[in-house]
Amino acid sequence: MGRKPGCSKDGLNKGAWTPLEDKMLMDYLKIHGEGKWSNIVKETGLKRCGKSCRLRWMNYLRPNIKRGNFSEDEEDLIIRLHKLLGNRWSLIAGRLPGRTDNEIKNYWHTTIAKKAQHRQLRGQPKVDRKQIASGSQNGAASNLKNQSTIESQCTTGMVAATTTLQENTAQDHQDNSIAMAQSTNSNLQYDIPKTNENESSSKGLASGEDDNSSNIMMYYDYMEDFSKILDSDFTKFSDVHDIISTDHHSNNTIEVNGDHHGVSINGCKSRETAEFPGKLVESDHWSSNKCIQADQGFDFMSLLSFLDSTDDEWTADALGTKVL
DNA sequence: AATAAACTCAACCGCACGTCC
DNA sequence: TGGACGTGCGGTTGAGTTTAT
Repeated sequence: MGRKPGCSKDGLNKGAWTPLEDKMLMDYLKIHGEGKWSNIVKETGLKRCGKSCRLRWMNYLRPNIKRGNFSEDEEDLIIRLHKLLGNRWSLIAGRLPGRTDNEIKNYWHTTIAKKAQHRQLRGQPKVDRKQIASGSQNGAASNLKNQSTIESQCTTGMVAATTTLQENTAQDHQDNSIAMAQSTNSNLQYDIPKTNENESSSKGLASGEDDNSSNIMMYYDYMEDFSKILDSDFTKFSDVHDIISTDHHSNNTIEVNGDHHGVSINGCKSRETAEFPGKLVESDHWSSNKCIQADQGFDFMSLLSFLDSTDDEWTADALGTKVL
């Protein structure tokens, strides 16, 4: 169902916005509020398409937009969220108040990816911001391919967070469960059919994904479920019973049960076979001793800390899952 | 000081998806 | 049911700015 480009009409301005245009847009939005972007053109005479108006508002004019450099905390969060979500900038932006998806996307491509590149050139397994800060920056534009590779590797990190929906028969509720696999056993293999380019593209993958990450991304849909968690209000998880201790399974399990949203993360014991929709996935090994205890309470940062606590990158090789 | 190269980021483009008729 | 429309998203572009030579 093809659509004509919304901004292809003749007579509409393009390019940088003028202060007058900004004022017209803001005046309109003050009265009418957001939405109905296409009406703006008709009702204000502003020579911009609705899409362009929305973008200008969302990325620039909206109140509470934080401008200026990203703090270290913000950068940390972006890196870890990107590790989880890949290039889903709007989701990432949702966790960074005052930042727009566009801004984060730009920041990622210009700054963080470069740092990652620099890090790799130095053979460092982990981000060491202090070293990076003191280091020189390489010309990213002339190394776009390299940069793409680095980004791909960063994105590959989300493989570890590849999640899947399963019927959770073990739980009282009919929560969906997400099995989150991780392993440090590099001997493990995975055997996942290739996805085609369109699939990858439609799932929001960065261009230049290597085969491994593309393959694994066939499970990307399951990330939706994890995304639901990210969309949740994590402050609500602070309640004691929102977190289930892993004691009754094993040290290898992280289990988060959020009644509010019907979503849980359910790890598996070593050598356990988890049933995924339409597939069986055997988890040969799960990294051990990586769990969040119930009595620690839970918030979003805890989850990120947990994710960050794993050694080195979560690569596809490290996932250790095999479709049976 | 000139200018070429590198970098930044606002804006554009195309696509997907939901809603309405 | 299917096409038109509105909106949102991720990828890309290119003008303006900064830095290096």
